[in-house]
Amino acid sequence: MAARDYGQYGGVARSLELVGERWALLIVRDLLVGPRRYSELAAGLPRIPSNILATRLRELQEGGVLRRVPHSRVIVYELTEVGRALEPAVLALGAWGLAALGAPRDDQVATADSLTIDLRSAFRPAVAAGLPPTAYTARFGTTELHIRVRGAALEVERGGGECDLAFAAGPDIRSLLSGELAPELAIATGVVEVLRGRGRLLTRFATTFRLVA
Amino acid sequence: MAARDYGQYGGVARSLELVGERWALLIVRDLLVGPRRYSELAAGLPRIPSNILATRLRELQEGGVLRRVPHSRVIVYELTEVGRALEPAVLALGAWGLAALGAPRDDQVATADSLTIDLRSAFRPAVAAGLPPTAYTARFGTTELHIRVRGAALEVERGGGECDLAFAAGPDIRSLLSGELAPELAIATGVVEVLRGRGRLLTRFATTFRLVA
DNA sequence: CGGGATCCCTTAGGATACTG
DNA sequence: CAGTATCCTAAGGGATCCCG
Repeated sequence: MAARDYGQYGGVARSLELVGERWALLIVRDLLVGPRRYSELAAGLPRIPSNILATRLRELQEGGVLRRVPHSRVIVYELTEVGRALEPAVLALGAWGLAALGAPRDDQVATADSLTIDLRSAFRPAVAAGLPPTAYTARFGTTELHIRVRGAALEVERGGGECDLAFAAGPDIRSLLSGELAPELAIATGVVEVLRGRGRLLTRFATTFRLVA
Repeated sequence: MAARDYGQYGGVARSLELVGERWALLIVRDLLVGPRRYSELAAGLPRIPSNILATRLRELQEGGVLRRVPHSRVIVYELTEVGRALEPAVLALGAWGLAALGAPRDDQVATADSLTIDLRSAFRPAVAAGLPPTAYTARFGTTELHIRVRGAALEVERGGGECDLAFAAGPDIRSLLSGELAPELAIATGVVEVLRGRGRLLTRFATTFRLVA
């Protein structure tokens, strides 16, 4: 009835029984950004077979992690309170994975939802709290995100919008966020292209979002 | 070469490729407590087939999460720096799973290592920082742990030792840690049996370690 | 068109036995 | 003790099809 279990009585084992199956935490990741429909989830997880997506949604629902909400004609999946409580764990995993990330291969995609969670994983509230409110528009490949930092609060939304700095970033933005590449150099070498606003704010961006703790 | 991948470029997907395979995070969990030999890992994960354990150890080594250290005749597995960086993620998952834990079934075991991580998941450093140093000896079933809290620091070791309070706890200690059951009632109902020391300290224990944050 | 279900094949996982 | 080897089952993957 529960997913196949580990025969252990403990927190980690229980978590893995509920959300440890393949693809499950990626579904949770996308739902942490907001409620999504089946087809949106499928689009954000291009390689998931549709039967697996359906199976995982059912299992996660039975485990109390998410619920199906019928909205007139369409069905929307959203996290329950229990499911939202996974956020710290998902962000911690995200932060660890970001540090272990190499260069993107060309068979890999970065979706809006995954980028959003990546930003939240790399966000440093304690640092941001000491900085003035700032809005960025960031374009990664074809997806554009509107990022607003107000004190220790972060909001990320799809699409552009009013901002203090708009930039387009290539994959090497990793080196900017890891501190290997100075912001001025990132601009000079074309890793980051300033589209609008004050390029100096890229320094603030790079201290607000950072890999490795 | 890497584990089968998700076709996504992002922190969470990368983490899951490295430590998302079945059993992998339970191995990491036990190694977070300390270096372990193959047979110790096998004993702590009673249901893992030995070929799977061997496969996981190899994959985790290739992923840079752990290393094999030959010690004269025996081989010891220990986490690398990268592997130890998984601690926040494992503890976050542990805390979430603890909150989702029901009563133990009799086909489930609780090992010393899993109990140790559970305690670390439930530990509240901010609360502990305001309390005097305290040492506990806790017996869960047949395993005994020596727990020392000094300010915001926690140490958990196998076995007993000098302590301010020694107690034996049944599975229902869950309700104590979740706040459903008052410490006095836990003692009165036999959920917790005080073996030595001041039973009043159980209240301190229950505020130092707590489910749900 | 959204939300799946079915089919078939490949691969990983599980149980057990065995070896340097 | 620290793993391989083998065999079998069950889960994942990919394509296609279906139904309201």
